[in-house]
Amino acid sequence: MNYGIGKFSRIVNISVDTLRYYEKEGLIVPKRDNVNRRQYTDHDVKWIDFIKRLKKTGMPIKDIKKYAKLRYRGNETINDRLKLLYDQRHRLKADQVELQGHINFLDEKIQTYHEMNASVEAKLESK
Amino acid sequence: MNYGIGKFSRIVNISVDTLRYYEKEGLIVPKRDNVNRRQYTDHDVKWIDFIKRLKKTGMPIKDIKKYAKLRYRGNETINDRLKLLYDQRHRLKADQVELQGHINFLDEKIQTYHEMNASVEAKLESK
DNA sequence: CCTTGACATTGAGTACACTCCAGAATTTAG
DNA sequence: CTAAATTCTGGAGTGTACTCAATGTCAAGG
Repeated sequence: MNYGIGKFSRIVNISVDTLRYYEKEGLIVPKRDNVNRRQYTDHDVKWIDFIKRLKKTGMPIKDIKKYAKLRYRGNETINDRLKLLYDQRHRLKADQVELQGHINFLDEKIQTYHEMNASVEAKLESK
Repeated sequence: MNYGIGKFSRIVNISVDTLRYYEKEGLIVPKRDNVNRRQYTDHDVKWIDFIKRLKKTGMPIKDIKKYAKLRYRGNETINDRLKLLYDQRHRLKADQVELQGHINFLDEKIQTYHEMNASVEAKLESK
């Protein structure tokens, strides 16, 4: 099944402008019909979902682009793509540790504020 | 102890331009000396460290600004500041869940690619 | 057949968080 | 005392990821 950019936009929930921007960046390059209109496929739906996911993991467009280039080159690039995924996984694991550190930091700060509040109340009490 | 912007910049490892930008945004507003030069204090060092931490947790400047405004208003605003910290902690907890989801997603994709590789090798084997 | 709507391209504009630059004043080192 | 360094302000420029506007082409519905 083929979709024009408008319909595809509604399916994947990305604006037509963004889709054209992604194309300019080489993330997704649909075929064109006889009058030069973009023809997206169901395959493209899956691909966009993957892109959306990579984006959510915080991967910048230029890295997704690298992945896209490899993908458009075919199956011989699977190991290169695997490496990119491993790298990203590695980053996310690091993010996870950092994130826990940030939560701990906030917890400490919150604790400090609670103690400040308690001491203010203690002063009021003693009046 | 007081520091000029250059020295302070070296202490907190933030460029003088960024410090002036932070001041314009109201994050940190140092006193000025008799010839209008910024005078940062040790207290400011601690405050900047806190800002850096909040930034690392992904808090946008305008939210840090809210926090800074409350802080400059004094101790009466501790509960408001506590709320901001709780909100941010809440976001980070949500990020944590999302992050795990992303890692799982990558793991699945990596798994898929490994299987593709295995099947390619199986084909080569059978030749 | 003609209007409406979807699509095309190019280029400009936006938000965020810096980053850099020009021109002036003041401070410090030699 | 002079030259170099530091700081000041205002404003322009950068990169990322869109987002919007202007202008033009094509196709299907009434």
